[in-house]
Amino acid sequence: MTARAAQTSPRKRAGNGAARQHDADEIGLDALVGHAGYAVRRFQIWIFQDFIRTLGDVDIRPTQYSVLTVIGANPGLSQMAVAKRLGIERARLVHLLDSLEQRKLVKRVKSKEDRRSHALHLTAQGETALAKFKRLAAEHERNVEAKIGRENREQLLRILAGFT
Amino acid sequence: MTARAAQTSPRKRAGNGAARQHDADEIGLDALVGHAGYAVRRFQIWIFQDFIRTLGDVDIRPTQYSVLTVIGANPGLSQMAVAKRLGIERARLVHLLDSLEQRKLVKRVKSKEDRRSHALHLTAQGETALAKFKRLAAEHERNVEAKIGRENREQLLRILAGFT
DNA sequence: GGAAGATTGTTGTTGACGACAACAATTGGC
DNA sequence: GCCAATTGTTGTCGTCAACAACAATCTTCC
Repeated sequence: MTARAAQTSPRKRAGNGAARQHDADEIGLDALVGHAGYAVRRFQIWIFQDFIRTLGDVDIRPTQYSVLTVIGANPGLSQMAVAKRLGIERARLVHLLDSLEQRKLVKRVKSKEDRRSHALHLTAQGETALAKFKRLAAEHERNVEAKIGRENREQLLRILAGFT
Repeated sequence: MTARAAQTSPRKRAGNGAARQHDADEIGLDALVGHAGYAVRRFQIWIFQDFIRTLGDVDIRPTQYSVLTVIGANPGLSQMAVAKRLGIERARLVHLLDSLEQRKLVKRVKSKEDRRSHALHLTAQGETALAKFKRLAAEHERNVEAKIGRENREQLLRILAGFT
């Protein structure tokens, strides 16, 4: 509280040269408050941690989930197409797919039309697994709703719809 | 457009086994739409890239800026206090401060009260530099406003205020 | 038809970042 | 005074974005 009051003149070197104890949660952020990026970053960290925790039993991370979802909804896509759509580097997608293919969730099929590219498909096992992942992801989404409120979550989705 | 229509039954394997060309931006996201985490992640990437670009001339990244800001507003803090306040690992903060100290923006002063800890201060050079960084950060914030709109940015800050 | 340039998947490197574990120095509880 | 906790530091590991280079293949252009 005293710290919060003291910040009315944040530039000055606080007068008391001898250190005063800051009680950890009364440390001012000054200019950081009012920066959208800072709030978004902290929120994104929280939301990813909850996602990873909620899907911990099935060992699926957010990026893996996004890849599986896009392939499931658009079978036959090339790696480039998936990478572009999700904003992932194609170099990075290689490792992601290596992992998912080892786990028999995804298969790379040589494309007949363009022999450079691979057509991506879910395996049968991948289809049923994804269904389970989606149920868990929905549970995670309910956690988000519980954290920030139903109304706020919907406004958030509306505001950021352009980035999806 | 055709792809968007086809997604009304997204589960099915799209009928046409032979690959159909997806025109890159008509690829469906299926369950990803409606996930707050995905939108937030994409937005966070955009916002950080703009921050890094806008402060490219002074070579300051978002995390460095947050550290400088907190130290500037609360001189004399220990490394633990800064790390806790910003949600940074204290191990990570060591490297951040090494870099900032090399650039003569921050100094670590041995604390008299607790000889384990360091009191963190901006150098004179650091103070003037931070003032410049704040001007550039404000410019970045105006870019955010231009991207999502003034109203939406304010709602976003309000919704996520609890995470700062 | 064939050379030149672009695209696709792959491998590798770099650096920022979060998480975790261990350690020495120091502090504080008892 | 002794034992537990804290602080800064070092190190490792894994995720992730950004590049660069490469072989195979496709496309364009002459």
